[in-house]
Amino acid sequence: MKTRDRIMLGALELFNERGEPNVTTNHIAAHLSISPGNLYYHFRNKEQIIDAIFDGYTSALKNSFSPKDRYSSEELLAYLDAIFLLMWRYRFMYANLPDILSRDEQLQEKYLAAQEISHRNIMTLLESFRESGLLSAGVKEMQSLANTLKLVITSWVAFQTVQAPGAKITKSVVYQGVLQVLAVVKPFTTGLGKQRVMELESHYDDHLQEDLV
Amino acid sequence: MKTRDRIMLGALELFNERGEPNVTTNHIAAHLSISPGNLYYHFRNKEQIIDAIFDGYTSALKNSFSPKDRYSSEELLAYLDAIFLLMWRYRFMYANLPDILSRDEQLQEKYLAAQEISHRNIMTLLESFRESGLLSAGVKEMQSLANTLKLVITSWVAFQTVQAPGAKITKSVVYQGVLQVLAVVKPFTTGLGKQRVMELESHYDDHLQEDLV
Amino acid sequence: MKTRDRIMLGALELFNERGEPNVTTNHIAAHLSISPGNLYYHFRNKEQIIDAIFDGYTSALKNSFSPKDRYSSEELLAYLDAIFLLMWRYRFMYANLPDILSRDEQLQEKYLAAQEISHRNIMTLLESFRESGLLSAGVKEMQSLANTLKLVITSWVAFQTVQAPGAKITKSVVYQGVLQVLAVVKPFTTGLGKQRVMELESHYDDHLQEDLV
Amino acid sequence: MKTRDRIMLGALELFNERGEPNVTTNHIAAHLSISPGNLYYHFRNKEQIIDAIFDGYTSALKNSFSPKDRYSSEELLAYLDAIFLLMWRYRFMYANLPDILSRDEQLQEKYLAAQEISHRNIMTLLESFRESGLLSAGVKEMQSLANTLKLVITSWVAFQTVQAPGAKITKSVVYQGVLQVLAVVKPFTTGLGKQRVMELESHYDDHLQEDLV
DNA sequence: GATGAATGAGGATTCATTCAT
DNA sequence: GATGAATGAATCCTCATTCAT
Repeated sequence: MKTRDRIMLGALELFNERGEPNVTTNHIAAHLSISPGNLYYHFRNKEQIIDAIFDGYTSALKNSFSPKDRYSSEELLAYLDAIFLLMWRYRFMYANLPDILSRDEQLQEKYLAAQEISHRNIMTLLESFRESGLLSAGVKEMQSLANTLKLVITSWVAFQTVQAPGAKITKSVVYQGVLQVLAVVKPFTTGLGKQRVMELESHYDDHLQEDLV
Repeated sequence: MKTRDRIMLGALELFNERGEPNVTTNHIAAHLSISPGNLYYHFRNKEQIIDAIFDGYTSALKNSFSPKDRYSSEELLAYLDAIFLLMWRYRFMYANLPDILSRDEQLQEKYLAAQEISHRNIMTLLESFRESGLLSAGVKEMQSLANTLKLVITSWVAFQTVQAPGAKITKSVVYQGVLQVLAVVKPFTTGLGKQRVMELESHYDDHLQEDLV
Repeated sequence: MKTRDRIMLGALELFNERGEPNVTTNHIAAHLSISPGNLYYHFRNKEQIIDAIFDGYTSALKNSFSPKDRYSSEELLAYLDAIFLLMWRYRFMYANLPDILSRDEQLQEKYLAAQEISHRNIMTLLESFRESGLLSAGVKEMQSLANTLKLVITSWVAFQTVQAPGAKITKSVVYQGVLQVLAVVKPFTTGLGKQRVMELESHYDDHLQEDLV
Repeated sequence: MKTRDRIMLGALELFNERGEPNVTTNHIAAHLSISPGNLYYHFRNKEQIIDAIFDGYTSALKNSFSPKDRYSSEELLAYLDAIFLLMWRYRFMYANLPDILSRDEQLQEKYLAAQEISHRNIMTLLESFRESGLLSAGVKEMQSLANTLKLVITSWVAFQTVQAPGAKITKSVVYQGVLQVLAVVKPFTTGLGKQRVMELESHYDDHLQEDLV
């Protein structure tokens, strides 16, 4: 693997583990057994490392989450899993978002762009559900449902981190997040939709014990 | 005002404005035109200042938000306002929660205790709504509704801060938060409840332009 | 007791316990439950407190240790005890002497004057021993014997403190100091003197177990 | 010279000159015209600098002072010189020993280990003297002689520093220390030993005027 | 005599970043 | 590409001392 990529990965790892403010550039270098000078050869500064990590997040968002027209139950399941796993992989960001963004105007803009994408993705998805007769809601309701979903998705991991201090977060926590999302959507589902939701729910209930690798 | 209180207020002000990690004890002292020594005369360290501020938050939570049995529309309105204003006054915390808590074990515990209170308050409130026939939901639904509400309430301010970077947050943002809460509750309301919600909604829609003092 | 005296005693206590550099004027005040302002009402500064304590030491040296012409075994015993107890009571000084004196010229002079007294006392004592036929030594030998004794006496307590870190110093340590002094003197004793020394030695050997109050 | 070594030497110099408590890490850095950051690049903290200096002292003790079986007068002379010069080079330690050790548990242990070495060295030396018929003393006498010697050697420099305040310490002071040691040993010498001692004494008497480089 | 809030210079230490090699 | 020594501003905090009451 290229040094540049190793730095991004190592930094991400440490940021998630200890929180970005507690990870110095020297920590990162030491963690990878490279020199600080080398780190700064590949990145102008710490900000840029975070920026690059964020780009990884954004492109994952773009590539893996552009919603399709139609989802089988299995696909939907995988989709929801993937979203929460994404949040989990970049959880350090959501632990400090206002602070990180306030330091870096460029990132702030990137973040807003990413938000747009997320919002569109969610809306498209909801729309497609409505069209397939799974969901029944007015325009305004759809909007605020989308907002609530964004809130739940982005806050879930940080929120959980804070609830159970030292505890290693397990897959079960991520799954609970999915269940929370389902619970938010449920009141707006049609009979058919409700069935689909319940299928998903029972699936996750079954896997609530598993640990996160 | 006592110096100790001035420190707490000044610190809160700066924390909210610039983010806790960007505010040094010397900044606080300078902001109040007192010496750093004086600041440390009243507080052992920065942690203790945050702790004291948090205690203010907790006691507000305890004193002003123990829910009553029955609410008139006006009361409910005031109640929701007050909650979001509380979040707004202590928004610095929610901007960095995982980081702040990880540094201070004692605070972590206090936080969990405060969470308990919040959760109980919300549950009591929802329960009373159900009993007055405003809400209709099963036990599990009530639980996850409560969770969503907690999430929306605690994340809203931070979330909004991040959406609109430099922009001063206005009362309208807080009001939008209330509307978001109402939207989350709405699907679970009875006909009577739905009416109440719509009254509230129209009230907030009217005030959405106002600025925050 | 007068506040001024309480301060001196409290300070002495803390100095001995924790070492002078680790005791702040606020510690002393808190220890006595008085205000720092009050402490500074009675003493211009920390230096002056040390000075005053030192005066206590000097006057003890002057009053209780001006040697008499003739000593019974019991008296000699009491005398030696008293000297080492004096060292013990003011042990904080000897733990940091060069540093303490370098900060305070006036004290430095007082110290030299006290040294003079000690030296004279020791010489007078040795002289009287020689005259009573207990000791046999030339002038030069007496001088260097006196020097060695001063060294042993003043260094003993500090030296022991350092040997056994946390250990509370007991009377036995002080007694060992006396035995060390006797061992230094012994080679210069006459037959008669040797007998006296051995009497004293056996006395201290018997009490080596006791603890210091 | 390596920066790390320059720091150790510069610190040693300043510690000896002004006393360890009066020398800040910034003083040391300024004295060497390096940045404080650089100093902390090489040492984690002030304690570690002292530790490293102490290691130098210990290794000198180990390497240069393991006693041989037999000493010519010249060798003995050089040996005694060297010991006092060692004390002189690390005199800052003995000026504050209890305080320095109480702050640093690890150093305390190192110190006790070093003490052991010193004690063994002295005992071996005395033993060899006895075997060559220079010394005549019983087991108990040897023990307390060794103790007195340790006391005299370790206290001498500090003791002298305190006697003559501002005065630069000269070689003569160190030589007087050697003479003091000789005076302590003398009463236990045989005729042959006494001769050896007197040779040494006259040697040092001749050099008492010289200044220390 | 006594209080206790207030001062401010100074201390140890950190860390993003640079730069000669 | 890489090293690692070096920088220096900034951080949190201490403590002898002062002063209004």
